[in-house]
Amino acid sequence: MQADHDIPDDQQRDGTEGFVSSYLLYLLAAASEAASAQFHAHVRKAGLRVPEWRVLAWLHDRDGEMITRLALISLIEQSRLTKIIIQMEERGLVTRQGDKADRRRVRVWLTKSGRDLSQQLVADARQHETGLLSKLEGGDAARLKQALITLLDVLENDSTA
Amino acid sequence: MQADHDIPDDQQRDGTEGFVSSYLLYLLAAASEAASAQFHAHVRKAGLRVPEWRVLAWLHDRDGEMITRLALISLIEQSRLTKIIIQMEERGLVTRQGDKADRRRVRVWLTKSGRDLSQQLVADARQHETGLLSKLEGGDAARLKQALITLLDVLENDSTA
DNA sequence: GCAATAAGTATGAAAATTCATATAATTGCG
DNA sequence: CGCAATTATATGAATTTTCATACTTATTGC
Repeated sequence: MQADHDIPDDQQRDGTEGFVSSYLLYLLAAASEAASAQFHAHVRKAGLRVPEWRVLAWLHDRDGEMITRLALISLIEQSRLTKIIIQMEERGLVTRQGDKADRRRVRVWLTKSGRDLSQQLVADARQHETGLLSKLEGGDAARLKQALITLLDVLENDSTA
Repeated sequence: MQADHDIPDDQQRDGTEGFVSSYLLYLLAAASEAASAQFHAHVRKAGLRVPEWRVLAWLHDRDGEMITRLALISLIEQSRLTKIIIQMEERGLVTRQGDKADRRRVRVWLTKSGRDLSQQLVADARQHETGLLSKLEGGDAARLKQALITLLDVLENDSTA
């Protein structure tokens, strides 16, 4: 088995067989990566790291979120988010406020400048998404989204997950 | 607008509105993350980091791949992959061999122990995937995969991507 | 056949992320 | 009430990852 170390032909087909190329977790990761590459480059040009953009986007939808939930939603580990929020505060994008009702909690609010930036980027994201979806045929776009939502749903309410 | 910093109700709906919760790039990232969490934990228990598992999985399908392509497929930046491969070599999972026809290239081959491990993990992954897909109704699973493949396809052969 | 350019990999310093844990506040309950 | 368990965030050291670039080998155009 490969004892003689044959050199594979690099010009050949690009993964239309084998395990990986049709493995759901791989397809999800690869699709996520590929779909995001362009917009993430835009985000970096705007001077933000991807996690920072995620925070701004979420606060755009719902300002004053607490750290733990923001971390969960933004797919960022908690202690990292704490550091990121502190940096964003130093840059004047957000402010942190202790929650009066539960003083363990820290709530994060957009500043004026943070809100301006988030609105700009959300607009950009919407436009980019429209372009992306327009490349899919007919109902494919809607079906894809629906399938992802269903998957997320199944994963959330699942004891064995 | 939030001028008085009202405290949001944390018990309320979980993102069924707003921009983020139906944004394609978010759905992809969140679904990928959520779907992978369980299996990635398994990978770590087996003593591997996720990128190492990806390398093993790909070599399982096609041994003797070169660094650059392995990096592309495994969603790992090249210089990082070089380091990972060196570590995997030290652990006896793979060997590196200069390509005789093009001496710039380095090809990576599974060792016996690497092959054993990759086969075990691929079997585990198949089983895990089956469990996951079985939670989706009827043709949903196949449709989701097909949609992802289509999306990847569109992204690959796209000048504006 | 010789520059010049490109392709493939490696390297080291800088930046980031993770991990374990500390600190502080709240909740549950006997 | 009082104490144990739980929740929320922060912190620092260790590890990972990135970034720019060096280095080597191939390819291309004259």
